[in-house]
Amino acid sequence: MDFIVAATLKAIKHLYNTDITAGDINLQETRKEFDGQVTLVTFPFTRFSKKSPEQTGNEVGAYLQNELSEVAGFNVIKGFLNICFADDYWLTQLYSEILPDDFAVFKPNGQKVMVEYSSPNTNKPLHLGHVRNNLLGFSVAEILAAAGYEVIKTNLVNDRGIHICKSMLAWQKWGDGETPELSGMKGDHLAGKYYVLFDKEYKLQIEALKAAGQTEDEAKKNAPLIKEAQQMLQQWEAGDAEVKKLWQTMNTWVYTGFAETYKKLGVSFDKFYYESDTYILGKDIIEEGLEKDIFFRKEDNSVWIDLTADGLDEKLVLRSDGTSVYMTQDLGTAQLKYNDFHMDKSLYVVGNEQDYHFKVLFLILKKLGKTWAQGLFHLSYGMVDLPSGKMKSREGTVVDADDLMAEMEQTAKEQALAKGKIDAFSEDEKLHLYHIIGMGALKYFLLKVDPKKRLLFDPNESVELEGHTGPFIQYTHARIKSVLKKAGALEKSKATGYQKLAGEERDLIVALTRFPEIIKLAAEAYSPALIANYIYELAKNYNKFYHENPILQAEDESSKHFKLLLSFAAGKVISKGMKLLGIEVPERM
RNA sequence: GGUCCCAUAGCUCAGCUGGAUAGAGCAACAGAUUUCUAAUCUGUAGGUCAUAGGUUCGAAUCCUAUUGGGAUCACCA
Repeated sequence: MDFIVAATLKAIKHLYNTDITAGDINLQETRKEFDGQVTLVTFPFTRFSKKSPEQTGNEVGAYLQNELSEVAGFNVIKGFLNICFADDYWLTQLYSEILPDDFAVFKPNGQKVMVEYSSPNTNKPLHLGHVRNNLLGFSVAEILAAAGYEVIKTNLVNDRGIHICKSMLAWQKWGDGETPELSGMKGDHLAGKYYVLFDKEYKLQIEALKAAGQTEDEAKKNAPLIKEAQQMLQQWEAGDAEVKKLWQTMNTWVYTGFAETYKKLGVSFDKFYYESDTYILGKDIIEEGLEKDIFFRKEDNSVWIDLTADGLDEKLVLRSDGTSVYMTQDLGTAQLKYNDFHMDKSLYVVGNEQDYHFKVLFLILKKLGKTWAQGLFHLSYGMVDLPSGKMKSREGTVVDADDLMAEMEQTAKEQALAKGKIDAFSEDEKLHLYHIIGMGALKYFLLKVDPKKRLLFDPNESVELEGHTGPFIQYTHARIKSVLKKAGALEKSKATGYQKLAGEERDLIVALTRFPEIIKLAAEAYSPALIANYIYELAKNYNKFYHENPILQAEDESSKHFKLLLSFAAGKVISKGMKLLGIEVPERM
């Protein structure tokens, strides 16, 4: 639509002898109830036209129609100039923009972006909160790649620490040699089982100590189990062979489990970082900060930064015993990542509970003069809550990722069987269909909402498969494929006689032309929700067109071939758009 | 208490840098299948955009305050 902007600038210059910039021009989609496809808001022009909004609109409209062959007509309602483009213009858009293979393919922009997401703890299986994180991270990476970035997907695995020791200790005490092989339990679930068990026994000990007269805080510190876990962590850090061996064994179980979950989720990573490697990093940066007088040392030898001038607090960056805290590690890891890849941008897909941490992290790096810190961004998303409140792994009140995916597939299966349309499918095709529909419903459900909003998930209400959902869009795609299959080969030459568009056809082409712009917006906003909502609108447009316009029984050959090409284009954009969300689309369902 | 985020139909959500009578889906009700997939389509009903001020020709959108919800302010990660 750039040419309309350019022509409007000329019109304003010609009619009112005023120079304005493109930013002063307010173009929007024409609302359905009015004639036209693009609307120019004329209120801002009245300042220098010295005429009513209506009159200004009429003058600009007449000028545009006169100057541009693409403009077939216009109407003015109040301060809104609705511009109608010639059908010929939309046909050209379809044939020379949308249908070619390079539609919505962005050239490489020469920029490199890292997306860190998932970042699980290796003491328990993934839950619904992780699912949101994974889908968001993967989708944003896809969108950025589509927008021309070189993308590196990373996973910073939190594989050490007291929480891991809790699982290890519980297994050692009560596991009786249980393994994934012996129990048939997925490795991550097995580790999680002992994490929960630890917490249960720990709580019993706390209660016992409280009954013996200790305060809550004392009891928490003095419980034998927590002391043992802490001791184990020290042994781990000291490199104790037996502890390391157990750690490695259990982590391997967990990784095998995660790999399976990631595969089902359809997410992947280019590079793994392990906290067991990175937790000692960052001390160089502390030295650097001390030299630059950005950090200061307190009497007890701990190192701090004073951020009160920036409206934040004093923050500890190194413990008095010289060991790292979370911030120390993250400073070091940020530097490590940059050294490894020299990326222009780096996204951290992490929940909004860590907003403050990242604010501080980025600020410190900027204060240290790291120019690359300008490219750091915390992609913060809202928590997933249950009606009963927050999910807590150690209390077992979580919606497990594997269970949830299995339930979604089951729901998809029941629905598909009830519809009775897949009897002719092979068993493999059926299973694949249940998977992509179940996952499509789940992914769409989680991605269609603005990432920063918190999400309420009711496990008792199954995720919808009708209406504004993934399966609705998948269904639209399957329907398009079905028509195309029945029609045989697409022949563009046979469609050229078709010149006059039906309203639904024009609306559909208009919607299709917006795809590249939507990708760009989604990449700038890091928001899969924009893609999700766009594809939904597009699918609705198609379904309307489909209902009102017979395709295979069209009035003549050119009409039929045009409608087939239009269907093909819609199918292509739906499929590409869904791929950006990490959602597969079926050929039939 | 300080800081940050959120508040739109009964429910779940759109609403881009301010623009026309605030839009979808679900749930409710009424319709559409001799015809390309009814996981679809059409219609009815449902709103003081949390509240109060302010800026503007124009505010759900921007500013301020208030209310409600959430997060965070650890020598945990």
